[in-house]
Amino acid sequence: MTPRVQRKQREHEARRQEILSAAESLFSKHGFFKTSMADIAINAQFAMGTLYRFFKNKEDMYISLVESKVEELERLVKKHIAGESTACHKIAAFIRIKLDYADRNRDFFRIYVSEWSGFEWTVKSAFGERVWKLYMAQVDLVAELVQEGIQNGEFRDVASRDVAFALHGMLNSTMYIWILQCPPTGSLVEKAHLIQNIFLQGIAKSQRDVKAGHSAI
Amino acid sequence: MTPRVQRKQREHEARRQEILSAAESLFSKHGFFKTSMADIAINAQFAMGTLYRFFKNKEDMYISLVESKVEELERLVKKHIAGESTACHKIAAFIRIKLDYADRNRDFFRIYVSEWSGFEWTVKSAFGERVWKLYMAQVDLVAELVQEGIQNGEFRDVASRDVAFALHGMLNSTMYIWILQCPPTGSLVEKAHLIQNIFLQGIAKSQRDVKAGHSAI
DNA sequence: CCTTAAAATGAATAAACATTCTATCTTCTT
DNA sequence: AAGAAGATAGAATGTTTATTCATTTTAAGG
Repeated sequence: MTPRVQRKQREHEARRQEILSAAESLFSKHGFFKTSMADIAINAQFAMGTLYRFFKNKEDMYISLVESKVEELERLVKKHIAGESTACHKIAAFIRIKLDYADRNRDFFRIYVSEWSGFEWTVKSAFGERVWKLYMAQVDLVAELVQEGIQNGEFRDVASRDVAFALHGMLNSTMYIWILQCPPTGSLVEKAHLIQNIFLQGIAKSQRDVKAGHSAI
Repeated sequence: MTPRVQRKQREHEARRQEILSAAESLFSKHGFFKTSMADIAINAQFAMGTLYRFFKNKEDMYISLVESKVEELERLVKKHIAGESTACHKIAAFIRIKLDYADRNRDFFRIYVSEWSGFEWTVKSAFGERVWKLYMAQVDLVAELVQEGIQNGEFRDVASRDVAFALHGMLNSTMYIWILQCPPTGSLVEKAHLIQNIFLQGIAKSQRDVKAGHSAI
């Protein structure tokens, strides 16, 4: 590949990113359906037709956006977890990384949270499938960490998958309120300790059992 | 008010419910934007024009639906919590009731979960505001229970509001995976114990502090 | 049974918007 | 510098769909 072609590709990629960046901002503000291609074109400073040279259609653009960010997050998570020793520390790291990433990608996470528990049509569509798999990979990752912790006696014997989902829920809702605040008060990572404590103490080997759960309905 | 008029009102209300019921089923399957008024009309066995005698517009219909169900849930929750003594038991009851209600209102909760962390536009619009307030009332309720528990020594000193959000997140994500399963495996209430245990042990007065949270980023 | 008011109908309307298409402009090659 | 190849533009297209409205149907009261 000639240097000339390389530069072409770089420039193409740069333009693509500019479009995605404009789209991110708009999707995050108005959601998928309330954002029009015309809006995106204006914001990205391209003509409408041009957008279609970069993305097959609106949905493709949306999914590309989500996918690339989720993949980046996944890489980050994996990298940082590798450095920790116990399951406890790994999960704590996971929580920290994810909140920190949300902290630095506010617009994207507004989309992410909507996406996560929102769009039926996405889960169904061929594209959505791709994103869905990435989410599940993250849940599975946590589930495995929990399993690891159970095996070496850090945690009591809980249903690892259910527990992994619960953790994701806690993180999502925590990110959600933070995102809704405008302007944001403080940083999101500050909440990491709270989530870590609740979760890790919540599944730790318990001295006394929690009895409240046994009252009749 | 004459008996005649009363019957009229009853019938009107019944028709309204039929429309809402059709709408619920469709919104839950396809989401707000992918459900057309024509679809709803056909499913409810009314003409399109008729829908507008019951609801100002599509959004009004949607919000009415969510609002009525959330209000029903709120009443249920309050009723059952009143019967419990400790904060611990009250929160356990809250978890149980909510999961049980979701169990029996699958279609609605598919909408509810999307709604909760989904629609920016809803939060902004005048109608959405109404629903949003109901959600917040629920969060506040839990926050107060947590506060109560802190004061009488059941829980350690946590940020009650943040913790309340975390609980809602856990419940939402738990409901979410259950809702996505088709057909649903088992009942959702079965998960109540798990959530109760994680959460209550998670915020309980701890013997040893969880140290994992303190490693550097 | 006839009148009148209310309720229901569904075709017509109009706006929104994703996508396409052709003309125009850049950039590269020779 | 000419012209080919590719990129960009933005107006035009066609579809979808919420909402309206003129008309018909239903039901109540006298």
